[in-house]
Amino acid sequence: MAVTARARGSRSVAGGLGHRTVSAAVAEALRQRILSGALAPGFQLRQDALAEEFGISRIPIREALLQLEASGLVKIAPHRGAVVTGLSVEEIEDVFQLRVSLEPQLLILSARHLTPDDFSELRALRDEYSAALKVGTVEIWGELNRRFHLGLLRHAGRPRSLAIVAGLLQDCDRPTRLQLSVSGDVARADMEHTTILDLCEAGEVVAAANLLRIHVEHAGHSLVEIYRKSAVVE
Amino acid sequence: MAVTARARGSRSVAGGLGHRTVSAAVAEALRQRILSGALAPGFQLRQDALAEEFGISRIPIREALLQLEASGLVKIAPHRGAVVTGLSVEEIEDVFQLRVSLEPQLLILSARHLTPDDFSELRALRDEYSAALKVGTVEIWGELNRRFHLGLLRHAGRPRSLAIVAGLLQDCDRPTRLQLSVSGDVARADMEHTTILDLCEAGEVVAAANLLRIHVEHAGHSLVEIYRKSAVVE
DNA sequence: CAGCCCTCGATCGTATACAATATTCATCAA
DNA sequence: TTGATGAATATTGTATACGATCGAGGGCTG
Repeated sequence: MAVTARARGSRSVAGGLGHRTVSAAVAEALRQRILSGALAPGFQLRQDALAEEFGISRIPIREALLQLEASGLVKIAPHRGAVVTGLSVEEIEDVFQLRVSLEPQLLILSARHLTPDDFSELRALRDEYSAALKVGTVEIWGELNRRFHLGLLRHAGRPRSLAIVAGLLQDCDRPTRLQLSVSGDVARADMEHTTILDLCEAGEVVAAANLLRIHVEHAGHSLVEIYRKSAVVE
Repeated sequence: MAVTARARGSRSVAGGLGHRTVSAAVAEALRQRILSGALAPGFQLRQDALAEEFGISRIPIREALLQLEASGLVKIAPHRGAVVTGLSVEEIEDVFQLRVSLEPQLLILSARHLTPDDFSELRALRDEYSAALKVGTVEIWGELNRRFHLGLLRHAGRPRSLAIVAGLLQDCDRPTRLQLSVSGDVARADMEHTTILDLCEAGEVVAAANLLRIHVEHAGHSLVEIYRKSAVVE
């Protein structure tokens, strides 16, 4: 029962990054595992096992799980532990419908305030993203897509709305990975991102917002289609 | 949460609230204090003091604070403790703008599926609400208003959207109390609630949604006006 | 006198230990 | 065989104890 940090555990979580507390570091590590698919929906997260693996006690594990529950990544039942959550088809449709309702509106507010620096950063993101797609490294696609969309809306001046959209994008992440690896919409998404950027830079904010709406609508429809066909596990 | 257990055996002073865990009970207690205004924005929540007051250790206090941070009621800074959050004018405008964007859309989806039981429940809520307003017991108004609006949208079949709206309504709660006790919009809100119900029951869903939009818009504008005039503390 | 550093107290974060609850599985009766 | 029942085990929830970090205030240095 001694500490026995194995090779993994010895990689001190606390020293890993600019994280100020162990619980925050654990939360981040688990978040990445869930978003990357390493922890599938339905998986039971046992506190003891995680504590031993990270080489720490259960207290920061518990607090990390609470933070993850706040993000909707796990569901905690009293005395029954935490389980990785998954989205039903209805919830996925809902999430995309919300994005369709919110993102174009925010883009109209934000587009005019995008600076040249913003544009170069967004183009860099798009390049990195399309490069990742060509190589097939789908793992980081969700993160890049999220940062791209949030970057577009950065200057909308609506903090609460942005927080909500950030959550929606995170929840799109896992299912969307599935869509990209299956369907052939990769080139389309890439081109749409480029066009949206061009329209914003040209001041055509309404056109950009419309394209963004179509972009999200298409992704949602395509993803739901795939889910329906692949007889997703419940 | 839907917890129905009774706190048996447990002799702890804090356990007497009918929650399954102490941390959940503390979270609920603190939530009510914050929403009722007993804990003003900016107030520092010290773990030791809360633990002593509830007669428990700091562990469940910490977990309760994490749950409150998830709801956005407090902000936790590492090694610096938790502080009750307040909404800036921009955030209030954002919250109401979001409600304007979401609630009418959801009402259109939900209205046709409202059952006679739903209507009687909603009318009861409205009666209770207007009665509370006449007596001046503003404390429970936020809760009643929240349940009324959520009840209207109950059958939209959009779980994520409803969760978001629930959060928005909660954040409207504290500021709205201010509005009601200051302005004379009480009768107007009551009448609008009634008319919305009538329109839904008559099948005039589009008209109901429009009125709901105006209802929320008015509440938002009125509240922002008050905040601007009263030189709110930052 | 101003500014930096260091010590100290207060508060928070985490580890260990114990209590409470859920789940499992063997047992037994119909 | 099947279903219920109750002890044994596994897992979570909470208390206590210890270590780490932040902020304030005093002394030293220029």
